[in-house]
Amino acid sequence: MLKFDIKKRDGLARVGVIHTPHGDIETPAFVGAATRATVKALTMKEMHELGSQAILANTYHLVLRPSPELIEKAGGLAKFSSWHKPTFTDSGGFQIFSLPNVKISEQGVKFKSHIDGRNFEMTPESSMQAQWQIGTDIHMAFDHLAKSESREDMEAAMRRTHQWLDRCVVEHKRLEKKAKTEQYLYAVVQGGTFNDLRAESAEYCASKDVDGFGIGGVFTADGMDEMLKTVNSILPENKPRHLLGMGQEPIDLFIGAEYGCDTFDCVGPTRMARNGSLYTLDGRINIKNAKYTNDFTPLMEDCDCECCQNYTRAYLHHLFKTDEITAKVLASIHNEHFIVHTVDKIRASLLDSTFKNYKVEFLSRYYH
RNA sequence: GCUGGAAUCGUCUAGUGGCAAUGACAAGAGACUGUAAAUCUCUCGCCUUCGGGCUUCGUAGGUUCGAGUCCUACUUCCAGCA
Repeated sequence: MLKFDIKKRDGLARVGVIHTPHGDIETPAFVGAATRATVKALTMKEMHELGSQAILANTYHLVLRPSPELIEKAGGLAKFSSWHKPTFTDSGGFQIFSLPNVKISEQGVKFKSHIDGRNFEMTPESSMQAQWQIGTDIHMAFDHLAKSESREDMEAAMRRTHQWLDRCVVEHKRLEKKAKTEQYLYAVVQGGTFNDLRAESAEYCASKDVDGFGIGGVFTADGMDEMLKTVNSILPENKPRHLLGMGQEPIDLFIGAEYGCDTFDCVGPTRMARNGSLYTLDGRINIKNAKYTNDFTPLMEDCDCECCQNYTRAYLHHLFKTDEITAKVLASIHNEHFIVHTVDKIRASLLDSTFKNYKVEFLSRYYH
């Protein structure tokens, strides 16, 4: 069983430590999105230095390339990628369901590789097997994503996710018995925007022998707080909860932490960075805008990342306008640092009971 | 000096009688949430009450209902020959 210690509680919010074979994660924490076993534009050393505690890779992408077998041969994701800290994998469900022409059945999902059209099939069992081979510390159950936001589709997706969860648990246990390493399984809560479905899903997941929970299919919207309140009031307190895919907008992190989520992952920070949209305490700015041509101030005051400590907005603007690779590197360092540290500060503020103030202060300035 | 060829939006470029005029780049702005995303979208002669109006394809004339496109002269550039 994955060890999770809670140090402090404040309503549904909690500060804790997830103990994994590759080290501890102080929570709440932002987990970097390393979809293809790399955080785009960044080296693992840079990720480490900017303060990242964990990364999340994607089973779908790694099944296509280079294959779970190869990563297993390399000694697992941590060794393969030289990230010697905790690792997560997403099951691949989310990606597969976003592909065209997927054939979904009780058994699993048939799809074509977006790279070369090869036929693949992924089932709850094969996702578990792949994640064990990839060798991450924490695996997500293979879930089913609704094809629309309608109640009918959401409910169908949730039921399928629950059926598949049972199979994921069985397969996980089977693989666990013959494994040399310890790896853990999170169930995934579905239910869309319907709180009764969310409650049902949370209850179902809570009843299973899993190590933690992913909360999937969440979008920023009014009602996210209510939804999380519903779900996290039901999920057992002593197991960690991961809010899947959320973290591009700081408000999501505040709400997520406030209502009991422990970890987050999101492609937003690095994608925004590559596209020139950079976080500051006063909101995101587009560094490519002409007004930064002569701005010789740091991207953000009071930021101790490598980018802000050494370079100006004018320089970043120049790197982006000339399409230099370094533009994306420095921007990614900053954005990833910004989000990681925002969550770090949320954790610190929960510990010293200043969360409410920090939240109001941060959000009122950020969203001016 | 002679003989050819060429001059089109910031740049390169399409266009051989119906054209505010092609494409790319540049420029300006926007989007992005479990990454088919170093991607995508919009604007890009001037004005507009969004119907349209006005002025444009080296310069000046001409032919034609109509000219970026045809003719003449001039200017500049390129190539070849002197």
